[in-house]
Amino acid sequence: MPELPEVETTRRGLAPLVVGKTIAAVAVRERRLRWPVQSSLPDRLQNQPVTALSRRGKYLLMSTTGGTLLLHLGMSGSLRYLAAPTHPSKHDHVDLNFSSGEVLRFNDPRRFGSLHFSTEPEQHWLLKHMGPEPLGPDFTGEYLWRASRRRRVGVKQFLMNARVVAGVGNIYANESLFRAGIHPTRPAGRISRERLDGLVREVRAVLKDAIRAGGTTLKDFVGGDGRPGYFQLSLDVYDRAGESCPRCDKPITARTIGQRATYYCSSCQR
DNA sequence: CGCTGACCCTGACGGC
DNA sequence: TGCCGTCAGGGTCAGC
Repeated sequence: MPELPEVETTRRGLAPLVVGKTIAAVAVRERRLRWPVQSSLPDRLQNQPVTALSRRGKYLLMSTTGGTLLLHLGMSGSLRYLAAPTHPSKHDHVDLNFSSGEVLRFNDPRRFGSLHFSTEPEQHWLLKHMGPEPLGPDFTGEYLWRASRRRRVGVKQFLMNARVVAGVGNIYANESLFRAGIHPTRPAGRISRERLDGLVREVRAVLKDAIRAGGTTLKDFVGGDGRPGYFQLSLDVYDRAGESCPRCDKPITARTIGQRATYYCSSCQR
């Protein structure tokens, strides 16, 4: 569900609500997430004031005076901010209880999400080898060109590798390759510098467009403010198998590449 | 080292 | 209506 624009939407919605508040207690009802939740995590966060809410790739980083909570939403995770605590329902795995009485609740049916505590988040094993931020200054055509030489893997899988660039997920990999006119299975190392410049431009543009639209709501994504995104209305190829290409009118192709649903126009993308 | 496929888990949906 | 197979936006890891 959540890719970078959805995580960023969540971050922007929640930041004004949690920064400056103090975590009174953490309730972990289900430890079996993507990685088992450290049993020390509640103690490490208890009584800590939240100083910032930031993002690295698809990870949310909640900074406190005593350390940082790394939170990943996985495929089905979501955060809801409750002014008044309600009885937790199914898949409500973790609550951050603030001293103000408000609650930040983590719900995740598939349990692919995760929570970690770290005093040095940038050095944490989950973040340490992560590539540049796609919206940051280090993600350039020059960088992508250097990183891709001699790589035979298809450019879509290459783009979705977090070591190459952080947080480009399936929807936006499909969309940016369409916009750039590049076929998803083309070997990454056999794309010209000029075309990689274009790809970088389109990755950035599609992510920015999606953030501006409040993310993509395919099923049930809502941001920190509880509102859905509407970027799904702007998707050119994702989930549009058989529909006509917005540029050439030929039908959109759907196939599985590397276990992920892939959509493209075989005429416009080469 | 690079790449492929298996795997983690629940829920929704379509076909019969 | 119910059962069953398939698929889903995440990521890591073993093994070749």
